[in-house]
Amino acid sequence: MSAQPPVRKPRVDAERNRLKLLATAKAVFASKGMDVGLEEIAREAGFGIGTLYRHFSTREALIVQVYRNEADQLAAAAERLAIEQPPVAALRAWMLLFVEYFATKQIIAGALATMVSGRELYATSGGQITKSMTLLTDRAVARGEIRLTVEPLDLLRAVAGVANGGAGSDWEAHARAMVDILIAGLRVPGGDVPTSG
Amino acid sequence: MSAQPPVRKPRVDAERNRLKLLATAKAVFASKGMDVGLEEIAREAGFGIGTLYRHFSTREALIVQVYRNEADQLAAAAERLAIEQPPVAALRAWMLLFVEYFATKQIIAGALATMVSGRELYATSGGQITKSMTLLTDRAVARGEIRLTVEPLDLLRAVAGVANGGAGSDWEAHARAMVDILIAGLRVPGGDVPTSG
DNA sequence: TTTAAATGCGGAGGGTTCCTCCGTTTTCAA
DNA sequence: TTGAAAACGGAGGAACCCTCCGCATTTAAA
Repeated sequence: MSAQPPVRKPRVDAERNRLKLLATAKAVFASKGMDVGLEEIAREAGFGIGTLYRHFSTREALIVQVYRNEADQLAAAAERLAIEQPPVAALRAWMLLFVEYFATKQIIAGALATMVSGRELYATSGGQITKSMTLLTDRAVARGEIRLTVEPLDLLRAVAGVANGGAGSDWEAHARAMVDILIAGLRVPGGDVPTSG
Repeated sequence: MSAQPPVRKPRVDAERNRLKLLATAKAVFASKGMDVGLEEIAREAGFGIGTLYRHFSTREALIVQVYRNEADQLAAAAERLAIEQPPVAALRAWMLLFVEYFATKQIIAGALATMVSGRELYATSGGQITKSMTLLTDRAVARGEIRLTVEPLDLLRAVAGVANGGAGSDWEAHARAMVDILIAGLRVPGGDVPTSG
């Protein structure tokens, strides 16, 4: 039964090159924008375009991997906030953190927005973010502090819409303000936060 | 001084072809999605690609013209609603209408979203929409029924974010729900709608 | 009606990108 | 050491957007 596939140790050069490509891609995306040609990234890393494509079968695959760390960090923050803060505060804090990612790493804005949108290819990273939002909203709903008439992710989509579209210089402030508008809009009419914690 | 440019009557065939291209583009965009090649549109209309480009100097220019009608209709609706309905109700109704445009003509979602986002090229159509939103929100703010901490357009950006990103089948319902979340979030804390309206 | 100028038309092809394919080179394990 | 498995490089296929310019059609004047 067991075909005993001759497991070869993965070649060290390949992994080293993969990491080099990843790092270079991140740097180049940051300095030249998200729409640079992949050939430029490959050249900058010192490889041929073929090598890049063997490691990352498509442009989107590369982007996903480059920003997986960011998604991981957001997910970790969600779990921490869920433990450390009361439900609505945690939700709000995390959404503001999401905005901050748009702000400090403007470059990845497109990538984050796509993760939040319906594209299939971002399923992995997007799944992280979906999970985070669900975790945070579920708590608040369970305590009766908010009522949810949309999917948890829709809240991020709204924020991302503001952050993406804002040509004005104040888009970050507006995105933050949008978080509070959303939170206010979700609060159940009569429900004050129970001070008993 | 006056060079007296010999004004020639514009050729009728050119205008006829322009309209034909516009109609064909609308149909093809609707049936095959917004990312069809322009060559296919030209062929379907019975022209060469060169003709299409003479009339619409760029892909975006074509899209803008195709959906200018839609933007005009939305603008007209805004003025009507502003007259016929109380401020917040008018604002809500118009935003729901905006969602409806996403729903019935899903295809143009991308175009509408782009108008609402910061792209320069959509300035004309986008300007219409900005004006509509400002008209509607200003009234409600003036009456003290809502407080605005974001640009009027940011509300649409939020809705568009939901409508665009929603892969699920219920995205329209969610976008509508988002409108109400936003309205609720904008309402000034103690302020009930004056029934005397 | 004829004629010349102005305008419109068609589609080959230039320039970019994304991605594939396969001969060559490097690494790993026996 | 050596042979096979895995990785590399880059030419080039495919799909687009858009430009260019010789040819066809329309307009206005003779």
